[in-house]
Amino acid sequence: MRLVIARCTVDYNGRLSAHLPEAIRLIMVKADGCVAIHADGGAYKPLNWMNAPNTIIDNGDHWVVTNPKGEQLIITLLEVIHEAAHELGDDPGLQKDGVEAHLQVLLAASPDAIEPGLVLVRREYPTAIGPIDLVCRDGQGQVVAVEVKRRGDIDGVEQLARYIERLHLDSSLGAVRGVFVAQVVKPQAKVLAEARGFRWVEVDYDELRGLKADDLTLF
Amino acid sequence: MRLVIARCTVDYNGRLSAHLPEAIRLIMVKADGCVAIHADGGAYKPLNWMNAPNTIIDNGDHWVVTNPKGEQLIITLLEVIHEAAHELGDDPGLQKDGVEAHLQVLLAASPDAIEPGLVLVRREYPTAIGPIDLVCRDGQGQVVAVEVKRRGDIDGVEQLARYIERLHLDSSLGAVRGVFVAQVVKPQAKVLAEARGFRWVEVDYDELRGLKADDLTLF
DNA sequence: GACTCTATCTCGGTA
DNA sequence: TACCGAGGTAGAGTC
Repeated sequence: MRLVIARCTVDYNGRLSAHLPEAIRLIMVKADGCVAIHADGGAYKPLNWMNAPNTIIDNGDHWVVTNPKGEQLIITLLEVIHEAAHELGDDPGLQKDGVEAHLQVLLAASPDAIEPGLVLVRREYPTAIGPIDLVCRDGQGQVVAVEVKRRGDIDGVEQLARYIERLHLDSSLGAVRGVFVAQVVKPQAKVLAEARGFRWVEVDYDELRGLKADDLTLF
Repeated sequence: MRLVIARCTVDYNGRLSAHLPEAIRLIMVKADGCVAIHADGGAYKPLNWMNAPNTIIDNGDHWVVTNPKGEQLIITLLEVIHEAAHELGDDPGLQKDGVEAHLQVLLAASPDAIEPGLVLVRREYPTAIGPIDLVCRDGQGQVVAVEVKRRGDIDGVEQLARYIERLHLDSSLGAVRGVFVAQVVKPQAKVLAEARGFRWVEVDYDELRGLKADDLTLF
């Protein structure tokens, strides 16, 4: 990894055009060749960047970074303030816990949390347009398709609508009901879900984890 | 900005839990207090991070970064290889050109470019499921809903369909027509647009910019 | 390789 | 402030 702190200007020409006026910034070049220009604030996203693979031509006072699509990043160095290069080696990578997949597993284990009396038929129920998160039956024996999201946006409701449409087309399942489940359901998504005739449910991740622990101690 | 290259482990507990095993990484602390942990590859996204605002407690061999929501990032330093700190100052910021917002503004100024005789009623026309990019009237006085995209994908057509559905529901606008506008409309999007009864139009950004310049010189 | 969907998305705009 | 949509989305998984 090469780190350069320099007064510079930067121009990008590719999917759009962008220009950075003169200022002091960090230029980070990683071992895979990707380049990122960071200011001294503004979360982790760089002001400008170029992902690997690309070719970097160092002309001394300016670098030209070009990728295979022909997009270009031109960094003009006006004053180099600090420079360092280090071999970091491979990274073992990040281990995560608590993303949507986990929520789905927890709900499959405790469908009661979605609505009382619900019984799981199948998780990742396959259809021609992709798997449905959960397919269940309610107390009356009606089939219920469940779409699970960490954040309940309008897109998720559309996804559920497509699945339901699919189930209506080619199934002997009878009438199918849709339920949209998320930790937070956005107002627009609520409106659309109701317009489509779907229930929406907000669930708490920590509570669910607790429910599952209870289940485990019960049996 | 403070840059530390160190052999370290990192634990995050917040919206999810995550752990980074021991390895050499770059730790970047910006002036606004945000922290990012970078490996020597993998584009610009850090392995782990914590956005400002937060408090950083430096206990020598480990740092504890806490934000107001109670999320925590714990960085355990096993060996510091390089350290540097620099004042970068404020950044004048990125100037972009060619994004969807520009396209929408240009089309609002020259709705004729969408189809002759079109007159703007309102940009960002509000509905319960989100704002419609442009609402116009054509030569016959019929209301026309316009969805503008930089890249015309199938999602955009569905978005337009939702808006039209909405306008039909709760409007005294009469029959509403839909037009899908983008710099490039993908074949699938063309098919879906036609199936839904919408026109689709491809517009040229540079040409539009020219049109607007003409308008400005005309008056 | 193309497609799909998630994301500690980030970021800007607006009500 | 909360909410909403765009993004040079990036990145991971699947077909």
